[in-house]
Amino acid sequence: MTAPGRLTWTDIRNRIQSRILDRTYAPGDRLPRDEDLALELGCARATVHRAMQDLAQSGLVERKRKGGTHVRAHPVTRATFDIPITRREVEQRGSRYGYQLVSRAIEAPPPSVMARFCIPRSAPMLHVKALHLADNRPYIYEDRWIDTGSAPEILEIDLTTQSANEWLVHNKPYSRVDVRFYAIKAEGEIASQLAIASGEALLIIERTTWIGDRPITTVQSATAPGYQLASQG
Amino acid sequence: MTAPGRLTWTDIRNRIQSRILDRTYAPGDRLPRDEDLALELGCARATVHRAMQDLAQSGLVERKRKGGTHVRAHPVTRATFDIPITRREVEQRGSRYGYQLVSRAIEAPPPSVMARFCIPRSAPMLHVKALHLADNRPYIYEDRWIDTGSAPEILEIDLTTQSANEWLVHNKPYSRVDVRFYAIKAEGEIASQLAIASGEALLIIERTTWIGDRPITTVQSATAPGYQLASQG
DNA sequence: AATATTAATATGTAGATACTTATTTTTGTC
DNA sequence: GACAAAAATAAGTATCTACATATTAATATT
Repeated sequence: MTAPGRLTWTDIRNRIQSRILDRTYAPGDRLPRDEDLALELGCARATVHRAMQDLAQSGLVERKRKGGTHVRAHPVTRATFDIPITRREVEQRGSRYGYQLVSRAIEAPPPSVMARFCIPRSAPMLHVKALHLADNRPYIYEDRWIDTGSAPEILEIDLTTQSANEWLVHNKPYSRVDVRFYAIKAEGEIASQLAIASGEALLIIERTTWIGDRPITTVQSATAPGYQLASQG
Repeated sequence: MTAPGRLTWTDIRNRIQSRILDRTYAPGDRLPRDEDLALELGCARATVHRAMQDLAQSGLVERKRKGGTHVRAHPVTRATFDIPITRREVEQRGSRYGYQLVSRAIEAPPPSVMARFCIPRSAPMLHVKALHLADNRPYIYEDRWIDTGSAPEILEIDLTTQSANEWLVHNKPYSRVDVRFYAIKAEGEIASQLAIASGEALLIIERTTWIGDRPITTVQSATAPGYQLASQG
């Protein structure tokens, strides 16, 4: 916005944010009404609203109808992570992508898997294990369960040539996802598939997706040692 | 919105999202102009704009001036994580919070720390190691560096009673943060401080914050075995 | 033909207005 | 004093208008 005197919503956001940063508005404080801020800063209420929307989004303030806007009393660090398709991730690192199907079976999911879906009982599901490679070296080993009720087409797909990861992400958009991170010691199958020593520390990315309240898939991705996941700008 | 016929921006977003989910608009496709969608769906362009803003935010579509709106060709899983102050995290789990300062020194940061700040050289910084406890058991062991140029007040704080984590989050808001996750094998100091066996797999949360382009602090938090980090909503 | 200039276009932004809704505060009643 | 009804309030939403800006496409110029 090169417009001469006019203030943009980012200007307004920055000014309000500065006041929060310099504790003009301290944690827990109530901010002036949008309308008053607009008057004071010389812009329209809509512009303050847009700025506040952004500040609320980033977790700095909390807004409530009638309650007004408050600086969050207990600030949190909010970070966003993008997890691309594994193939793209590998290619964007400048490596050559490879893929191997390890196993494919239809079987009853164990309780741990049903818990991830938050369902008490379940019909048999498609259980797929596969290895993603970067420059011929193991990169991610994934252990995936797919609800064939939600995604029956997957049964017709040749998973030796196309990863379930890729097929699902292109053909089964989800409406809700749960992502969690934790660390495990490499052992047994995971260690051997990733071709590493038992006992290595691995970052696990666990993702579960639903469409509405129907489970689609849950996957436990064991990343190769040294893997890092960084937040978006 | 109980308003009879009127469509809200969430209605519009849901309808557009459905079309993306059912591949009316497939990955890579260009969507109709906001104005045309508004006309078709029976609302104002501003309402479509608000809906699109949300879809772009969640990573489902990409928008460009003149270029129009496209369904993201390579969908990503986008997840948001809130990392609260450790004390609050512990208390919200229903545990009793404890804290111990392990060491405090002013020293030159190693290259790895300067790299996190993306700076080539650096004056000595405050180096603090501390242990957070939940029900008297080690919960997180943090290894932190603080730029005393950005936060000189920290030098006056008694870090044996108040954690740097807490003081900083309440007194040094940042304008930019980088968060990354990875796994390491517990060894030496980390293992002994967390009171676990060497070789355990630990999830590391590494956070670096700046105000403008001035470094504030960088911290490597080693979480106790079994720690999980879950995405928001 | 290559390049610079100009026009067309779709989204982005600012402002005004009117109305909606969740929530708190006040008021009135028992 | 307790509790329910009514009023007040502040953010949320929808719409219109006008203009800004980035990009692509078309056109003119060399």
